[in-house]
Amino acid sequence: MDPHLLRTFVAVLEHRSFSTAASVLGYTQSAVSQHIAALEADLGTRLVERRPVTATAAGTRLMEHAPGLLLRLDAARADLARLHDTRPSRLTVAHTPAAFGPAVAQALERLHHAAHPLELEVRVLGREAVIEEVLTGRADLGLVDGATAPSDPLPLPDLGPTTTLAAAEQELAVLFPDGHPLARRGSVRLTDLTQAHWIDAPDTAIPLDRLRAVCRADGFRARIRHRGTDLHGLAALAAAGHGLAVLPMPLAAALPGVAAVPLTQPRLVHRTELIHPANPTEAARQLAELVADRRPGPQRG
Amino acid sequence: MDPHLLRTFVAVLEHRSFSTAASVLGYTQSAVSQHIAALEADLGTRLVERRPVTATAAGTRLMEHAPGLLLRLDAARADLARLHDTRPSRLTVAHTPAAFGPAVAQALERLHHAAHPLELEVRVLGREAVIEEVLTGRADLGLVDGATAPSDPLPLPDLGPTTTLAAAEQELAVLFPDGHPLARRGSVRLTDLTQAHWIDAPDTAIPLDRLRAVCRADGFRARIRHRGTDLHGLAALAAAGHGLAVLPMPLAAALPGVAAVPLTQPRLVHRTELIHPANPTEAARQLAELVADRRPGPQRG
DNA sequence: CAGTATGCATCAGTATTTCTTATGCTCGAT
DNA sequence: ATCGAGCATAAGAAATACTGATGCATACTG
Repeated sequence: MDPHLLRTFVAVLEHRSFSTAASVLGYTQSAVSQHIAALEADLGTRLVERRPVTATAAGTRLMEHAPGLLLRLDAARADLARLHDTRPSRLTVAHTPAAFGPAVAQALERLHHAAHPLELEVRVLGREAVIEEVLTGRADLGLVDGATAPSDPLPLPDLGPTTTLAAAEQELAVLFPDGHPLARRGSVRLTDLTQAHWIDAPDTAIPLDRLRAVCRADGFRARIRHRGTDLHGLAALAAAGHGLAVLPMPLAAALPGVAAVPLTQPRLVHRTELIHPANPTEAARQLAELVADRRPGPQRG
Repeated sequence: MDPHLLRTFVAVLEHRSFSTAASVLGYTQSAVSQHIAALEADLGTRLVERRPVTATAAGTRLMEHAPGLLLRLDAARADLARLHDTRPSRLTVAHTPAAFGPAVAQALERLHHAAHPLELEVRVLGREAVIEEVLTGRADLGLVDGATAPSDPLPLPDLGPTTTLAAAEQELAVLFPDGHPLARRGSVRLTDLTQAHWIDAPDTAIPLDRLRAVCRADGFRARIRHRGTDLHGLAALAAAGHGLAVLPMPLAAALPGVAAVPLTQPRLVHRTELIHPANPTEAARQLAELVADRRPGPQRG
């Protein structure tokens, strides 16, 4: 199971074609064909159905392992690369849309004063993408948000050797369209809203399966799925009555056309966590320290 | 970063020697030398210091990635292998010492009746080892125990494509030596015991860092470390006054020479979870189903 | 339904890689 | 200072991993 073979295997299934996978990877079609054949011989199973090119049962199983493996491989390489390139005045931050609150903004401002010529780049991405950027070293630091019980850590997927620390905790709010019967309420209970229509916006709002998990309840059915990192697009959908969504309070209150009603019962908070490699860039380390100073939180390896 | 190279890299650092790593892996010493050289050339850094053979800073970083990578690689291979070998009448269960409670025993008994000629093998191991056995297919099914808030999942490390389900929840108890002043109490608070002496027995009792985490407190200092899966050895240490330990109630009460006092405050339970690959053996699937029937619990991917 | 085009498989040949064996070299111990 | 254990290096043999050419099957097209 050479990583090269896995990489072409993934590419073949992603493009549903040997030849385009070949051109993407810079191989000849013949090489790709041999790669797949070698993998299949090694594992003793057919992995790819040809014409049309799709995964067999075994191929599907392998597809659940291969991307993660390749990511961790890149993460290891990035980790070592970081030991040598030390550019103290550059910082790349990747974050989910709702993760960038006052706590982080303030820490960044202080970093700007402390480490003077600071070249800062910020990227807004989905949850998995943020983690991927941090692991592969394309970002020095990540900010991910989610919902948990107060001062509980977020249930993040496997991160390898990284450090996670709480950056902020805020109230959670449900987004109602302005005219909604519940829009003028002082608070709502999430458990009362399981049967409502929701917007499935896993990259911007709290994902629906997370809501199901924290409520230990089914429901939270979605009629519409909103991909991408556009908070105002989400607000517009909510304002138009396409469904509800959960966001952190100060941010939700500032969105146009919607009413943000605080969430009680389950006691939940919007938590944003800062993640960086176990072996961070100098600037990342400094920012993490500033955030930790502001709001000391538990640390995880 | 060929897996072969990583494997020899790990072996070299584990044995602190190129030549013994070579003989263990079935290579010549020369090959091992070239493997390390190739890795170092690929990553552009020296990874191991020779004479004596130790990890450099970069090598230490790589050592945090490599074993996990190799494990996941084996897990992927095992996952595919499972698709072909279907021996419905064999079941290998790996579990931590305190994970095997009445719930599981009862399910196993029912399985014995349902799937008649059933060849059962049970292995008692530490937490990581149980997970490793399940991932690599050496066990069909794993049972891991730990402490959490009621009906919260255990914080298990990365598991890849596996399914986890709650098998049982029991009361937690602290083990006191029979003559201890607190031994006759009806209950104790864990937060009152942070300054006591504890036994660090990560493979049998609840690990001390877990106690620190659930209490959000420091302390729980250990004077003695107890490795291995011997519950009675742990009880003997506790009876001799070497320190305290946390175990599930019915089990703790049955141990000789110690008093088991129920734990309140933090509200915690002893929870055992059943884990099996996303693609389980037939017998494993059946047992999981029996356990799930008995005590329906939340499922995680 | 035939003809054609597209796309994966296969073959042969070459280049590269990866071992082994043999030998050299370096550090640490006595 | 010498010796020995152990890693590095060299050279050659074997396996491997590419490319380019060609074959063959399937899915379109008229």
